[in-house]
Amino acid sequence: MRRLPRAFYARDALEVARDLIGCLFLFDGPEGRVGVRLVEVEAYRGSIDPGSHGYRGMTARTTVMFGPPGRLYVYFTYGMHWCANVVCGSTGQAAAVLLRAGEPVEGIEAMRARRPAIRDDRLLAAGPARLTQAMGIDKSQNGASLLRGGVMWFAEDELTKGYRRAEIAETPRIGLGSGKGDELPWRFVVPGHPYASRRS
DNA sequence: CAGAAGATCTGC
DNA sequence: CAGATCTTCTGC
Repeated sequence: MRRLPRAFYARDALEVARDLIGCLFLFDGPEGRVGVRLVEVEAYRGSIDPGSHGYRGMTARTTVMFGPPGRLYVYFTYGMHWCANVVCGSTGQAAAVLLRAGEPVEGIEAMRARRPAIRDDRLLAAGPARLTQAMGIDKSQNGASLLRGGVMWFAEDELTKGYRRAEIAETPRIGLGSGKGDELPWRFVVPGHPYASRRS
């Protein structure tokens, strides 16, 4: 298992998003290590993307997105949910990849404990806010470094290649209003994967 | 300063 | 299918 280096993130969000499919997202948190294998992500491309939080320039909320690649951007939405992104591209671009779904592979018991109402493991991290809930991610992880020395990181292992060689579907992004780039095929998902947020 | 929308999830 | 729930941004 190899931690992804800074250069991995310092590329266009579309490339980073595609290559994150099949990678592990790990967090050495207060209750031990938790981790998922990513099966669904979306690219957000800053000033050229009306769906991006960074489209109209930097605000207090989006400071991290405009910073250097290789950090986590966490935001709050709908009055109760946290969503996590990987900052990519170059400093000042506000490019990011939203983590939409993964298959739990480390610390599954801890994830079940955080989501006691969920009976089916397939739903533990099948959605951007479900994923953060399962992994215990909130505001306090905003800006966390994913690079060497940090407690959160992405990694590739012997299975990752297989996901990259297999078909990866490209579909419109979920939950965007019209005129926000809702027709752009910037969502990447393993087709029909049982741990994705919905059928593809 | 008020109003509206929001990269969603759950339970009925 | 509607309700929860509150931050963030925009427009006046």
